[in-house]
Amino acid sequence: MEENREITENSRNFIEQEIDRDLAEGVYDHVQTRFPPEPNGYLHIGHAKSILLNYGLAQKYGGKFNMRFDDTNPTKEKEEFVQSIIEDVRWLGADFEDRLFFASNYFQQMYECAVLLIKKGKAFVCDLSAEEIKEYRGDFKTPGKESPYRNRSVEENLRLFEEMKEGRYQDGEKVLRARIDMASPNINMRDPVIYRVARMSHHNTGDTWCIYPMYDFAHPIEDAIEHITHSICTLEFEDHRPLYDWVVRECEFENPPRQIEFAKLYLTNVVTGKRYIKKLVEDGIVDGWDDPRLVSIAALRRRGYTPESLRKFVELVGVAKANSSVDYAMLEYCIREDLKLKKARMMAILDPVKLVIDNYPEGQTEELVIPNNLENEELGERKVPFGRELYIEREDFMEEPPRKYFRLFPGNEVRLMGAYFVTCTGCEKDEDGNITVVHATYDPETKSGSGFTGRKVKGTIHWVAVNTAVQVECRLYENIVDEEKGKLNEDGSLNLNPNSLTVLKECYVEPALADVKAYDSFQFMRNGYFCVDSKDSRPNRLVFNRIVSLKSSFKLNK
RNA sequence: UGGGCUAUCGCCAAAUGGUAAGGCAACGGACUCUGACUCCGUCAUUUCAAGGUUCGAAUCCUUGUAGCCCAGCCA
Repeated sequence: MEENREITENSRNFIEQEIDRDLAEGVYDHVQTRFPPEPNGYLHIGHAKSILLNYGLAQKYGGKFNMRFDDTNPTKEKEEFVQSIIEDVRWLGADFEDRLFFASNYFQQMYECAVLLIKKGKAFVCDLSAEEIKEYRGDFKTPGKESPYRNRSVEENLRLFEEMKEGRYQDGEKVLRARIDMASPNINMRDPVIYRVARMSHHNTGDTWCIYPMYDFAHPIEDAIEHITHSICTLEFEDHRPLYDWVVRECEFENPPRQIEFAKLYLTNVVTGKRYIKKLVEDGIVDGWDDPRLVSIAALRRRGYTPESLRKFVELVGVAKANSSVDYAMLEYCIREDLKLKKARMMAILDPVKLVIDNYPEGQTEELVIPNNLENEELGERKVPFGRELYIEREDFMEEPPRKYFRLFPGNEVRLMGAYFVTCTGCEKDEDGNITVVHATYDPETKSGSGFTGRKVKGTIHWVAVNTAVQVECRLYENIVDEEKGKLNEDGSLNLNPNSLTVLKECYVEPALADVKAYDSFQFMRNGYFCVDSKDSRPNRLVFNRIVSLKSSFKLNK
């Protein structure tokens, strides 16, 4: 936390510098931001950047942060998405209090703005078809041609626009256009369409309207109505800024908002972008919008990412205008960082092999007390049953160890975490040569906490007692896109990783984990961070999703 | 192709004419009841390139180069 504060105090990102200047020059006397998604899909990690950026700025400057749905196109929007978006924004901790708005609630004001523009001779009703408008628009090197309807009288425009509103025309028959400059080098300024007819029911306004404003016209008005000061959006809208400014000026708003653009977040190894996530969902390649292999907010939550970890991530990533792609490892670092002092470190065996302690009395059991997290005493301790037969990780025993292998091999002594020193005496194998049981003897004097200092061991391994172990199913997730950059192929297809999901059925965990809550997360020694999956949990069969592996500097394959 | 924007370590990213922060990753080493964590150390004589201005340039000027965005009645 401290180092973060240093970063934010010592240097300001470019948006903060702009705001500082606006405040210093008296352009604004407050700061008001907003997050304005269109409800046409689930939010992903990229949106988290925008949400937290806008919310953070409001916080930092003692201003307000609004939640607003930019629902001006009834053909694409659904109520389902409204709910999921609200849930995700709240979960992230971006508090919009009671300021939940819908652009569709401003339709009347937008209509009045359009009428004002018509009266000022700044807008006209155009009868050209979509194709014709496209033709007349020209292209990058050719200036556009003016529409033959461009010089209709104010009275005629007013009458026609009123008729559009009354539903006298079919979709596409007429549009309202801003009257700006068909020769502008900025194509957005070539008499853009600002209202279209769409005889369709809207998720919020129902059948009240059959004309709907376009983004370029609606957005600045929405911002102005809410007294937004800084309208923060992504880079692709830079070319729209002149139009944004034109709209707020011509509609005569006082203290108009100002648009500032920043670079979107891209992450290596994953697909961001609603379009592609949507395709994965629709093609059934993933289970849904919250499939843990995705980076939607819902997926990250289900996988065990905390709001704190995402806030930290966004803060570390920073804000700039250069397109960039952040290393996925940074995201993983943030969740490790958040969880390591906050969550218990438990024992789980993902790939079990039996360890029998031959000199431990048959039938005897005992309860050992083990601290939940050595670095954080507040997390307390728990009781873990111990016995003669244990499960240990298959990779923690090798009959013929490589150099520098500190774990179990014949003749070697290791510590069982929280329990005793054991010395390996050998193993049993089946007819195929697979190891079925490992044998060892223990030294009662070496019990954990007894203060024994007679000798030291190089290795410590984790274990679970056979007779009290709880069987669980573990799912190990890789990113859905392979390491090949997380980018699309040239033909637009995705580099899917066929091993993105591994399901381990025979895993064992400590009994303490039998009654964990949904979405709770844990550190499993040497097995990384796991989260309980609420979706698939059933009374006698827990499902754990792996969040991220621990770093390990010892590679068995070397 | 006209317009807009961007370029600083493998990846993010500061530096606002005064002599290249920080984080991630990586690599050494110490510590360790897990090889994790923690701790210590290493990691840009150079900022896309080439010229120029200046006592001094990542920052200013010139000319290039590369990448991204724009020709929806999507947002």
